[in-house]
Amino acid sequence: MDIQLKRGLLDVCVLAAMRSEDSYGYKIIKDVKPYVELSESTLYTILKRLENAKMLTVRTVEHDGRLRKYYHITEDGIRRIEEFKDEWKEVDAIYQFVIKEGES
Amino acid sequence: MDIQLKRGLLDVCVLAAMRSEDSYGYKIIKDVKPYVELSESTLYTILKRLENAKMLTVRTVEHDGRLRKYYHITEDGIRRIEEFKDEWKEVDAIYQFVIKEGES
DNA sequence: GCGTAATACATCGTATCACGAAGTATTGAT
DNA sequence: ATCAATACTTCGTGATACGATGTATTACGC
Repeated sequence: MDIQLKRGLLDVCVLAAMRSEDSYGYKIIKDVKPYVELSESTLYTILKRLENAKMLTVRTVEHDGRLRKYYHITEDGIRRIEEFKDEWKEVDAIYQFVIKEGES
Repeated sequence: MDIQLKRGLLDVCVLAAMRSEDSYGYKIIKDVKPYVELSESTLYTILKRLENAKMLTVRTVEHDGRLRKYYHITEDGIRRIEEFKDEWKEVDAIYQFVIKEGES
């Protein structure tokens, strides 16, 4: 899938993946994999960005003798998802324009 | 609208705008405006990129004593629009994931 | 006649961002 | 013992949207 199309989807995908319960890096990648391919370096960049934007909080937990970072979505993060749903109306309008104008 | 979401839409929008008939910079901006806001600097960057990718050809025409560049979509450009339609199935699946996981 | 908006195209610099590459460290199966 | 899987981190790079700025002409109101 085109890299450019993924942008704008990734952040909100990651947020959605931790919406119902807190999650951690490796799990997020696996959960999202059926929909978008997401490399580790990309994910950790996104998580850092979302943390700076206060859309999630981090908690380090020891799990089987190894440290694991759990990510928890904040109110701002939830609001971001809601905003995204609204923005999607505009995106869909653009899509309609493309398929209408771009008829074969 | 979020910049990131626009990426991947813009190129194909510009191509769609010249699908039914050849167009030029200023007209493309006006035609696309109801759907996406597009600055001149961005458009000319996109047109240059699409030209390099052989998705369009350029023709300079004198119009009211002033030069005007007409852009014509190529076979490759049309193919790009068709590809986009296919990719949209994946994009929609991602959207479904976000609204399902991100339920209030 | 003069200013201003609209038309039309072009260039430069910057900030954002996805990703590959490479690294560290542990657990568990072959 | 070796290798895959789990788990997180850092660095550098290329792509790219956009604001700022510039050039030049036409058209309209005052």
